[in-house]
Amino acid sequence: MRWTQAFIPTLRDAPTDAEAISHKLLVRGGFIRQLAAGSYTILPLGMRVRAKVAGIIREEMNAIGGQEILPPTLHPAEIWRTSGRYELMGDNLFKLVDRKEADLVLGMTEEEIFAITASELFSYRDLPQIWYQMHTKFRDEPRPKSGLLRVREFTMKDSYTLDIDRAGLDVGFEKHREAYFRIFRRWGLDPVDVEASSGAMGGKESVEFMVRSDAGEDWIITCSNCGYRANVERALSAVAPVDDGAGAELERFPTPGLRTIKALAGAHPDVAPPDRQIKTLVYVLDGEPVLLLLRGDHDLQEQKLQDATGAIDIRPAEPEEIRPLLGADPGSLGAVGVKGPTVIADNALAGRKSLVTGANEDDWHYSGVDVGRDIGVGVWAELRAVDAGEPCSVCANPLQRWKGIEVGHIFKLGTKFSEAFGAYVQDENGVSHPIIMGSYGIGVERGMAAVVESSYDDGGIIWPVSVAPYEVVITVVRPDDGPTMEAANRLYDELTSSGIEVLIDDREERPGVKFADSELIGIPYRVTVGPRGVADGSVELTARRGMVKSEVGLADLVSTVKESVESERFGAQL
RNA sequence: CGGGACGUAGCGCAGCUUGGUAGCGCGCAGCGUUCGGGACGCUGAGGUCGUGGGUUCAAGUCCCACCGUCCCGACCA
Repeated sequence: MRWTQAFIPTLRDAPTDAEAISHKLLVRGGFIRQLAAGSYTILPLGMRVRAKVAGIIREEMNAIGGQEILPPTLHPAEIWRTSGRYELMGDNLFKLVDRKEADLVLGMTEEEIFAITASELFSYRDLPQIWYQMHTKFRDEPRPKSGLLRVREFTMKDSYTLDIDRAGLDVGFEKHREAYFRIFRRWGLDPVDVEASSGAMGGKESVEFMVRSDAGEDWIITCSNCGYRANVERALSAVAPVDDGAGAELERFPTPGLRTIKALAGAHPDVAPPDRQIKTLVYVLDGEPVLLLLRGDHDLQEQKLQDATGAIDIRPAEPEEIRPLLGADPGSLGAVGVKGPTVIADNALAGRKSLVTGANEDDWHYSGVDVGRDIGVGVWAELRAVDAGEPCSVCANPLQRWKGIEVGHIFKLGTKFSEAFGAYVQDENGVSHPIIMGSYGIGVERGMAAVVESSYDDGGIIWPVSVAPYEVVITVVRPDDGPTMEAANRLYDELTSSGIEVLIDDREERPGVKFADSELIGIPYRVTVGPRGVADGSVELTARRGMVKSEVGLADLVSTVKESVESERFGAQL
């Protein structure tokens, strides 16, 4: 491609209020333009990267036996009602009405369609299957942000495994885990697979692929000793036991003005250190108020609450809701003697006694609380947020915590969708079974952004050859100089005909501009052709990563470049 | 949805406090000089000041409403 004929609108100024570096660099480099919140036009350079990112996904999906289909994105709302996800997905689902007043939705994922398609299978002999699709998904995100990392319309590769039994599902799941590692490494990423919460997707077991980055929105807990790794939404840690002594009688005592765990601990250091208090939170789950109990020095992890209760809509109760319910304001709340709302207690409170908690009367607390004796706990659950430094639940080593970008998520779905849509097969004994499904997603544009987040320098993006929009850029220092332009054209033809993707910068610009642009858009190799070098038969070859420069003879250039590019084209190996 | 900020030329911004002829840098077009690390001179094109209403002799500027975008919190590839 000749730069003078290409549409590469680079900018010197980046959006200043945007946070994510990938957003700034992709905009400045002319890869994308924002149309609205969470909506982007992908420009020619961006399309070339996207095609390679998607191509690697296809290669690896096909390598594990995946077959691609193309389901529609516009769905009758009916099928989402059938699966129950019409309500479950809430406002995140785009809903519309057609001219016949029929309800439609725009797909967020395609479990329904794949289950319907799978209902054409009748025999265990047809299984296992791996089917996938890669196109547009719509999500009415409450808050699109960070450029391509979180948008409302994006391309997702989602695949689905269909199996007769759990063992088959496990095989398909592990095939995907390995394929995903290969895909992300070929993109140039260093992914970590972590235990995750399945959230609204349903299913039991799920694993997320995380790339370490400050632009990430997830917190990951890892143990450097035993390798334990999990999203904070699910992570566990060991809780050091607290000595509660022999136990005591329940007793009310005045606590004027003491409304926080910290204040109470400060005023009564012997009776009420934070780990001897009960933190009482009031939440509203699908419209029903509940009391949540945690150890005083522990914090709630809301996703764990959702996983434990299956509630769809979760929010903290407002003070105006709390007072009529319990008779006191936050700061003096407790669950002792509470009858109405369900009490959900964190496992760390099990068996604890001689604790302090609010008495549901402003400025009064109880001491001597024995959880088993004094509180009617309805549900015991894992609710506590794990923090860095806590001991690993496996090996007791202090845990680390870091931020990551979720580039992929794989789920063991089970039979929810196959049962809903009648996707059953008969086993060798003629008995019908619902097909066991797994579902596996990769965000294509998010993947592009993740590559940028993990590969850039002061000059701009550094694309790995495997996903670069062009493999080589020829920077013609003086396109107006006859011999120079001729030499550059010759190299362009030779490189192109040997199968290398070349962009030739033939613009009448000053060299500094062209150097800066080539670095900004991140082409892995630059060949600088100028009168000075051409006169003595050489050009300069620069590797974008590290800006490593070398002089190469004109005669050797093609073979040298070819060797480097071809060795990196596949991307990093597993 | 809650909280905060911002909408002025393609991009980045000033002007608003104190109402009175719409500005700067980059980019863009033409000519010339330059050109192996974001050149310079001259000339020029380009604006419903987010939208609607109000106050006023007069609104980019003051008031109200709406729309949009970004950032911080609850969702996900």
